[in-house]
Order: sequence, then structure tokens, then C-alpha cells
Amino acid sequence: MVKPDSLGQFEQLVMTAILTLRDEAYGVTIHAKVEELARPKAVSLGAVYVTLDRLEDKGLVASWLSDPTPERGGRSKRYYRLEALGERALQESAVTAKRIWDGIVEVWGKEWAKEWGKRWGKEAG
Amino acid sequence: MVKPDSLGQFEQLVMTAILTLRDEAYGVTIHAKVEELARPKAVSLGAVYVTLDRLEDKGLVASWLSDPTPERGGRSKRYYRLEALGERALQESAVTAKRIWDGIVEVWGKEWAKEWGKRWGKEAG
DNA sequence: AGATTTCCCTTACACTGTTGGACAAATGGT
DNA sequence: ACCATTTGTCCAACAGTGTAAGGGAAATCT
Repeated sequence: MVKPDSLGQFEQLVMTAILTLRDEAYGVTIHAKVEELARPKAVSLGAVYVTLDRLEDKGLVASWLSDPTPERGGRSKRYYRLEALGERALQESAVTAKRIWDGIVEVWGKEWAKEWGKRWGKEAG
Repeated sequence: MVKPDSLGQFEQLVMTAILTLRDEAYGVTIHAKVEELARPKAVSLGAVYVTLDRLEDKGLVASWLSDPTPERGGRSKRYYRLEALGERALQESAVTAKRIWDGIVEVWGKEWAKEWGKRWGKEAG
């Protein structure tokens, strides 16, 4: 556990993925969700695991191993959830992220925001 | 000029500061605006200058020296503005920032967002 | 048993974040 | 003229985060 300081953007992505996946957050699904959030940028699986490791060292997330499941290749998974410290850190970072967004919209206008919402929002491809 | 890749969060803060300051963007004012955006986290002046340097190397911002002004300590300032490449990079990063915010609000709810807006928005202290 | 599928983890390096202090150029006072 | 003060820029060094590439383990299927 190092410092409850501010998160990097990739750490924010990983933690947001864990948060939104709720009970289905393990390496592979987290990776998929992060790629969805970071689109169109590609993300390597290794990057995700390294970051999960470091977040756990900092006490921001916790993990545990599941039992194997009876499917092909269904080996045990390492599931993750946010710790209280992690929730706090994510909240603060999210507020900063929102200030950035608001500042930009203030200058470039709401028309721009709408346009980008259409092209890059979660609904569209 | 290195790669027009994704920006770190601090780089986003600095560029957003330049954007919103319009014609008044130089080291000291940028530092002040970044601290406002990153509140309550403190930011050192050196961090800002180093980041400005690297952003200029990457061709995302441009700078020029002004004439001195007739006030106490009124030496010449280095002003900054965003380059076209920088605007594009900031837009993409901002979209990712917004996806993070939306994902979090989706889980924690709009009540939470409102509450944090009151306590941490630009209006309040 | 061997092939296939799903998943976890490590090593190594590049880039970004941050501190702390050095240095430069104006004005104001004595 | 000289020195203190104000405003401002910049560098060196280190810590921390981002990323790719590849090694390897545990299931099921045939």
C-alpha cells in the first residue's frame, strides 16, 4: 500500500471497468471493457494485469481466486473488486475528469459535444 | 515531435488550461488554472513547465516570447496556444474522460453526481 | 495423450509525473 | 549605483505509470 494519491488515466480506466462489471470483473472481461472505454485505441492484456497488480499493492482493489468452471478451458479466474480506498480515489479522479470535459465544452461549445457524443458515445460504433 | 498518441491526465489538465485561458496562457496563469482544475491537489510550477516543454516537443502546443511589460517584475512571458494536432489529441482524450465519468455515474447514480457537483464543481470552493 | 481453449503472470523499457532549486530580467527604494 | 523584491523561466534527477511481448498453467474435447 503506497499512496492514496491521484490515479493515472489508465488506472482510472481499469477501475471503472471493475466498477461497471460488478460481479464479472476478472482479467479477460476487464481487458474487454477497458478497450471499449478507450476505443479506438487498442490495449494489451499485459498492460491490464500489470496495472491490476499495482492497484492491489496500493490497496485500491482486492482480488480472489474462483473455483474452476465446467466449460472448455474453464480454469479458475482471479476476480477483482474496488476497496473503499479505491472508490474514494476513483471518485476524486472522476471529478477531475469531469472538470476537464466541462472546461473544454465551455470553449468549444455544446454543439461539438453533441457531435462527438453521436460519433464516439457508447451507443455508436 | 514524437507521437500523437493519447495524453496523460496531467497533460490534459495543462492543455485544457491553455485552451480556456485563450490569450492569457503563460506559465504562471497556466499553473494557477491547473491547480483550479486539479483541486484540492497541489501542483508545482516546475511540473507545469516540464510538461509544456514536452508538449511542445510533440508538436501539440506552440509558444512565443512576449515583450516585457512596464510593471514591477514585468519581464517577458512565454505564451502558449494549442496546435491543430494538440486540439485533436485533447478532443480524443476528453472523450475518454467523459466515458469514464458516464460509466461511474451509471453505477453510482445521478444523485451522487449532483452531490459532487455541488461540493467540487467550479462554483464552490 | 495431444490439441485446443481460456486465463494468469513476469520482464523490460519508454514515457509521464513531480520535486526542488537555479537562474534571469524587470522595478522600487535608498 | 546598488541591492532587495517581484515576476517569471528553465533544468536535473528520480519516482511512478503505460505498454508490448512472450512464458506458462489448468481446464475440456476428441
